[in-house]
Amino acid sequence: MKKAKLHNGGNIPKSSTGSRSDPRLSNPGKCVGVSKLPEISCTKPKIPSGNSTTASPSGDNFFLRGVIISIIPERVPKARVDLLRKRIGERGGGIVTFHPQGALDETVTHYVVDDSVDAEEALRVFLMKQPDLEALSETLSNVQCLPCKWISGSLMSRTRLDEGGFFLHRQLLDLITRKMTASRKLDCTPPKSAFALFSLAVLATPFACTPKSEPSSMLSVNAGTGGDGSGIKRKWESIAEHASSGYEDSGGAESSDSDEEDSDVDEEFLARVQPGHMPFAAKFVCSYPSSSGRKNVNGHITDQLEKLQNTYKSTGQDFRAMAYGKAIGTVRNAPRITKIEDIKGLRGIGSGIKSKIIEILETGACEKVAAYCMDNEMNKAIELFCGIHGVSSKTALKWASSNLRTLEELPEKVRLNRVQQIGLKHYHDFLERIPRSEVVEIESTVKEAALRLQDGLELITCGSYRRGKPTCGDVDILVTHPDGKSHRNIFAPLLDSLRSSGFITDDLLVADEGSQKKFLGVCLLPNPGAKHRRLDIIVVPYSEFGCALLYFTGSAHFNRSMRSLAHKANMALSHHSLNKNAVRVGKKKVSDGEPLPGMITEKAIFDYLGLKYLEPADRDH
DNA sequence: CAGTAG
DNA sequence: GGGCCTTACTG
DNA sequence: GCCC
Repeated sequence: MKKAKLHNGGNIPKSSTGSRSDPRLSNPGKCVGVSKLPEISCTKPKIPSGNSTTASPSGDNFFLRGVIISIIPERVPKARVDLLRKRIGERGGGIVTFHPQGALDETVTHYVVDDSVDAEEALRVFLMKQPDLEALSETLSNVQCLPCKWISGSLMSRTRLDEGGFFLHRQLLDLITRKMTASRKLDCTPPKSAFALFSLAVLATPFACTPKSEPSSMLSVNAGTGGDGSGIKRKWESIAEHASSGYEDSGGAESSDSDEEDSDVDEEFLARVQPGHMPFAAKFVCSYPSSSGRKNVNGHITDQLEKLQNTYKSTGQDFRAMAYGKAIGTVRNAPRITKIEDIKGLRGIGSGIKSKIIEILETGACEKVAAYCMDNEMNKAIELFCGIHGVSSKTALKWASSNLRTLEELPEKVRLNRVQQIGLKHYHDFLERIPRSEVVEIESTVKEAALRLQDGLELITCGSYRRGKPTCGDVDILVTHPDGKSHRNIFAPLLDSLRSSGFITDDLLVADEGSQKKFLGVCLLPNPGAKHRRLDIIVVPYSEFGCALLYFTGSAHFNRSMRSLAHKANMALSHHSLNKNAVRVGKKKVSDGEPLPGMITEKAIFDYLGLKYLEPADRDH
């Protein structure tokens, strides 16, 4: 048996290099990963006249060379425009003034609009200059239309940020395509494109920031039941439901009225809508419910794939293992697969896994499994060692390579760190699943001790328990206090209390600094024959409750998906916060962005990302 | 920094 | 050809 | 191994 949890351990980060900047725009200055946010000096610059050049992270002070920018001044404060013009010039870029009327300037390579401008509004502006959609489409396909944060981020990082990371341009082109399609066939309803979904989902986004109005209704969140949320029915809600239902690739199956004029939509409302979320929602598992509860009718297939996944994981091929994980999730979620057509269009299944599935369908087995997941001594030892908490592929391989084969010989022949010693001590207990009934007992024990210390504390058991699984690998208990401060002084006393009663038997990790405090350790119920169980206790400030709850409820795969989605929308999601205006270059973060206030319920986060709320049980991907 | 974890 | 989630601890 |  292996650890069920997905993690990304041992992946050596690839050195992040260049950009995928538009090849049409000649740009000799390469985008280079920026390791640190360079401070932007106000007194700085002036163009160095040939002699000494100040160093920059990119090694190129003129990273905007070849770029001709036109700032569309609508909504951008004049002072800001002037400042940007100056800075752009200092970095080798050209600037042309944007005149609302008159033809489009053909020398322009980049149009920059205010961050709050969405595709609709940008289109309106462009249409004033070029009323012909077809011609406009042609023109815009040769340039970039980007939010202001692209240029400010570029200037800040002294690197030309990858245009591909900003979606406005794609949305704009998509919008134009839609309009063209719509005007061509006036008589029928437009097809439901990915972008149509996007519009709907975005409109459905209340963009809450209505936190204070949220009473402690969320406190009804409780073990097992899950589901917070304001319960306020909005007129968009039904639309949103419509928009993000079912599988991906269901596009075209049904039509919607997405294309109707939204002139009745409040401008200010639109302005709050962040461009850039949902066109890709279908590609993320967090946008639709898992098949929780339903039986996996493709077990014969997932069994084989899981063997490969495990082997890849224990040999350190984590990304490959992860790819199998995604495919397994898709197959498990799908209706019974009996023929090739059944896997057509399923996400995460490419040529490699597809051929294996076909083989399983035809022969009932997969050669690769027999050949690669060999039951030899080495593999068995690696698998055995990977079962130790604190040991993963690297260490397991190292030990197995030096001819170690059993748990017993480990303490004498290798140096175990503290965590591994505890992991070894409870090796067999930790591999046992925990029945829900026992999770409840553990929860009660912790809850009782906590409430003795402080009234009004909220304790919620997350993890697979909250997702409704019949058994759990560990117990994750999240602790907070609605008054925003009474969570502060309970962490250490709570642990002391639980230790002194003999409930907590080991500490794997105690982190008492930072806004969130966490204990990862081991507990034991005072029952005959009780097993040692993995227990995590996390204390968080109320302001971070939503993000923490979301995170510790998982699943791991679901979390990754949601974070990817946020990332694509120029946001950043962590167990602390959902940030907007997060700027990244490749995988590197240039700016954290700003945490959004009010994300104290899970629903607020789903809403802000334009996703339909999913119950914990539906996040079991 | 690599390794492991949530 | 590169990203594939993100933050945090240990040694 | 998948996807862009």
